[in-house]
Amino acid sequence: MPDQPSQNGFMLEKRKFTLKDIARELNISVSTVSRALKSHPDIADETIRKVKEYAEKNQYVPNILAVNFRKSRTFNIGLIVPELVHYFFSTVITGAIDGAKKKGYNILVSQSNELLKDEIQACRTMLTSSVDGLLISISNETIDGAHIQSIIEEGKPVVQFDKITDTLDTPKVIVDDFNGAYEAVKHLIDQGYKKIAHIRGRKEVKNANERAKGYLQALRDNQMQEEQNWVKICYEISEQEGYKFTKALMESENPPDAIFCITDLVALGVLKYLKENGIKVPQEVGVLGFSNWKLAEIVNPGLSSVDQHGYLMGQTAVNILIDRLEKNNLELNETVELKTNLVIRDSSLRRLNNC
Amino acid sequence: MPDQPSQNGFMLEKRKFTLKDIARELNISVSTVSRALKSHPDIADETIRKVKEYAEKNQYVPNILAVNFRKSRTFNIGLIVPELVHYFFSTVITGAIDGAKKKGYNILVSQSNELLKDEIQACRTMLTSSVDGLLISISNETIDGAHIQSIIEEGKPVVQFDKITDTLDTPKVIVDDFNGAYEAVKHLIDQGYKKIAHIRGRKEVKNANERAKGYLQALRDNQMQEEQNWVKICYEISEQEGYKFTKALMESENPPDAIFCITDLVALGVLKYLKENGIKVPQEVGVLGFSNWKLAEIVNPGLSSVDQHGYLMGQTAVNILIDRLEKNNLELNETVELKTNLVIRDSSLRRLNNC
DNA sequence: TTAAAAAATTCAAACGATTGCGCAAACCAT
DNA sequence: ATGGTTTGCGCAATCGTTTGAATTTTTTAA
Repeated sequence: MPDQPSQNGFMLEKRKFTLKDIARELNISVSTVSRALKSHPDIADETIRKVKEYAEKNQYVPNILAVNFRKSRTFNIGLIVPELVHYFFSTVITGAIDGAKKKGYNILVSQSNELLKDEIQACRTMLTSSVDGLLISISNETIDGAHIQSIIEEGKPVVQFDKITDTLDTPKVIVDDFNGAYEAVKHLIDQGYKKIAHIRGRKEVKNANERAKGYLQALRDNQMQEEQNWVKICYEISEQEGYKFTKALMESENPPDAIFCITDLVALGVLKYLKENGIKVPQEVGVLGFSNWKLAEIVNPGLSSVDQHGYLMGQTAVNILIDRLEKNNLELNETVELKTNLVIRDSSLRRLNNC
Repeated sequence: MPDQPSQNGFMLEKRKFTLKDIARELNISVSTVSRALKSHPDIADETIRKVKEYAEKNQYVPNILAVNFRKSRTFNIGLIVPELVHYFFSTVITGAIDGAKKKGYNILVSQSNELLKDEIQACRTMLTSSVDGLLISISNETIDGAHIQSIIEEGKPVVQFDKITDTLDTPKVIVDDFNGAYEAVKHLIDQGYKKIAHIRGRKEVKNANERAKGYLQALRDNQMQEEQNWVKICYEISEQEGYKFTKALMESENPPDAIFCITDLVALGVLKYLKENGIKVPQEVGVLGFSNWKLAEIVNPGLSSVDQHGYLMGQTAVNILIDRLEKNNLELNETVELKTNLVIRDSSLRRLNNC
């Protein structure tokens, strides 16, 4: 019989080279081989050398499935985001992947589409499929997170990031939304804008509340005018809503001269409306976004925005998770708050000082 | 001793409920339990009922690690892309994840950063870590793909998508770049543009060549002027390069009146230059991109572009892979070519007819 | 020389599910 | 009643690695 070609034309997975093969050849026991490969102190140096040499020569690779089974560990980490096709989350994922790779873990990605039911489903898959732990940014619909709690109860550590809920006692990595917003609004004030509006997110979403708080605080600390009507609430967080609310704002009796947006996408809609209506940015109206998407630098005029360091967030979250996994490290469920970084571009630069 | 709290405060993973537990309780053998849960015909209906009922009541879940080990299968699929933070690839990944989920698989994501060495590294991780198969879009640096070949030789099926190499005999899912480009250029011609330039990608990259071919063919089929100088080659595929080449083009003796770009990002740079120099789009110069990124609809003027159906591509690729995995389906390494879809926006709409 | 200590190795039992094969009991037909 | 078939279930091996404990071999010290 030739070299194992199967009927269907595929080569069968070639018979794996195992510890047993090494043991047989070297006339020692499997356990010695196993220990030798790990340079266990019980094993004689000479034996270790022989085993490693032979293993190397035959390109021995441990059967990862057997190891995982034995150790009750995969080296996979689940990662659930609300949306994958999203600049910020893409950068977070990239950070998580890179961070995981460094420590020999893989990242298994899933998304909730901002839907609770999809999030629950994703959690279930993660649970039954083999991940050692979970990184999650919850959906807008998620409130209590019982489904996440059940993962924790199964003994798998969970780390929340970005969009979190305080009802779950886990480590958290978040952006300092309050200060990010505060500094952004402060910058607008410094640029001479007097009537600053805010297009914000839903009240059920923590990040949105923090940003709104930062906005308000900056106004108050600087004795700026506050207006109920200058605060608009997005439900979809879309370009369209940005457009719609800007129209409402600009057509009102007392239109603002600057708009601070919950996110860049919304700011895009704002810019679009202003441009279409011949309102000059930043001279007549200043615009400021949040997240510093790629498009912020590409759009015209360049959109000032608050950078959230997504890559760092992904890395940080995964590192905390792996610490839990490996060292049972227990700085009791710390919350890491990442500083933001205000990126100033043309959309908010009135350059009062330049004249 | 209380309920297994470990010293460090964590609950130990709660002792798993196994087949053995069911067997003991019901006074039958483990093998019978195993078969009963799968409704094996050898097992009496009554026994099946009892077992399933008891398993249900105690929330039995099979130890996936044991199953995987036994079957030499994880239900994970590796996915390697050149860049994760990239609109097109994000949509592909989303499609792959959704497609995989439907069939009970998970997607394990990695990226090559367009670097051969990172790609090789990612392949190695995929190999040693547990994936049943691999979806890959190769990096710009990859030529022969020996590292991918070795995965195939390990018995793990590979499906290539988008950026592929023909040196590997695998199923492939690609975009019909030629026709996409052809139709795009045809559209420019129909709009009355006479002098159409092309900012293309490197000659080593197949997609770039196909698009360039489509561009040329469209010109020839319509007896349009061809100019060596109107074809520029990007190495980085960045906005900056788009800007740079547009400057060169427009400052040349014989500037074009339309520019067809290898991708939307480049087109952005083109738009930027034109805008900064007061050249009207689409009246004076038409612009057309490729990929239909989110930003194409957001930018001003709206950027006409060729949509590549990334989501569909991800789904298709993962389905082909799973077919291999499950049915040993063997329509010998077919190549699926997905049709593109020209999305016309303002940047190419001269509206000759409207007058 | 001998007993104890140390070093090196082997034994064997896990981990949990799957599966080929065998065995017994029940059923059927002649 | 006898032989043969069907039905239902259990035995035991297996996947490859790890690991506590037992065993053998070597070294050391008295």
